Amino acid sequence: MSKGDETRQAILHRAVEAAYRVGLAGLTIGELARATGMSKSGLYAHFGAKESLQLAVLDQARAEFVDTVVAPALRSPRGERRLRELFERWLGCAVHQHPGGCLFVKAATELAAQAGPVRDQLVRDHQDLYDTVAQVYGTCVAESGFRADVDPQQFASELYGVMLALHHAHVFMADPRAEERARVAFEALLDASRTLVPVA
Amino acid sequence: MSKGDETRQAILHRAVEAAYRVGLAGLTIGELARATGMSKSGLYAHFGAKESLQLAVLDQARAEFVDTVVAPALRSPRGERRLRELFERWLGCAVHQHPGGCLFVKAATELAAQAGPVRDQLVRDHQDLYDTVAQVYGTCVAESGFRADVDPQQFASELYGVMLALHHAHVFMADPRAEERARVAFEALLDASRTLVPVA
DNA sequence: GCGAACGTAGCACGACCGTGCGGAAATGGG
DNA sequence: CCCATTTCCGCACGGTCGTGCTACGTTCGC
Repeated sequence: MSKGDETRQAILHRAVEAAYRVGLAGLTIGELARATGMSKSGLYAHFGAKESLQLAVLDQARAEFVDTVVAPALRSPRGERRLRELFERWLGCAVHQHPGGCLFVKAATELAAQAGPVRDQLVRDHQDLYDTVAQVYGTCVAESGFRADVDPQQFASELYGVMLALHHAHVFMADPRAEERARVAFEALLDASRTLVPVA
Repeated sequence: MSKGDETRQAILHRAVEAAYRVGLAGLTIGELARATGMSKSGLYAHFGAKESLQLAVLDQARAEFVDTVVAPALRSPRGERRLRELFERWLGCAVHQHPGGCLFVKAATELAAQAGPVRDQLVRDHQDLYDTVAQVYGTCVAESGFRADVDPQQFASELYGVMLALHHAHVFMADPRAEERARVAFEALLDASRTLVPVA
């Protein structure tokens, strides 16, 4: 790896760190230059445009999320164990690894109003995550007796809702019971995904 | 109402409209001046600081939300009917009345990282909403046979998760099935809140 | 009808933004 | 060790931001 790639990597590391704090749109060349000890133009030479920087940051962050959350879960045994592993790692990532908030959630609300390649990439990333959750749910149907008559995408949507509520309560409201509430909601989701019968 | 109050009201109207598009932090004096046809300084004289403007916008938006969503629901008969009315009006507000996204959701993610009076006010507003939902759930326990052994705040948290997932899917992902998914999730939440018995 | 209070505009400020160019400095293959 | 290439910095530009000050026009109580 040449010197250029090396510093580029160092910049990206700091940039992801900063983006978790201030969001993708909140990233500024000046603040990033200060954090890396470089000049604005020197740093700028590595990316050419702010949009390229944002895309690079998004790539890096996605790779890290896949490495620490998705991939280990997919190595767990199929079925409920895998789903639980995914949830636990996701939750740990949101609450402990990045207590200041999730980069993807911030970016999604920031970029909702403004079209462009960054937004397009972020939408694709979210779709990938939805698909992954839906696929893992599929293994639960096959291995753990989960209901086959619910749309896996509906399950993915509801699980994502649980994570968003967690994020909101934890990051914004500073609610100490946020994590516990997310666990309760997750268990309720699992209960509803097994076959139940009303009392009457 | 004097001339000053009149224009102040007109400015606030435009400001709320703009804030629903670009968020609270995204509000700029210049753009607002352009939208109202005033000069920056002329407009500025009405608020004295950007923070005051943001607080005023928040007040106005909260009043509108209470008028169109919360108050009509609280006029409905206690119990499940009231809860459904609240959900339907909330959903209509999120999807049809403000298709560009919810001001409060945007503001919550924007202000999560930075403390201050605006953030404090927004946190209080969210707590009020949680409390309202929890209280309406309470009437469902009394009137509609909902489970008394679940924390109403837990129900509020899960309902808010459904709304956040709706917002995300609708505004950001442009998913046409977002509204339907929210309805399905809401019904599942209601089913789980009645007494159920596992098959085994 | 006059004078004070009010409402609004013009203009300027310092700060920071993203972006570019030209040249100095460091690097690394031969 | 030398020289071509890469890497980085200094400096500057135009633009927008929030914020003030001063002055002009308007409104309205007395």
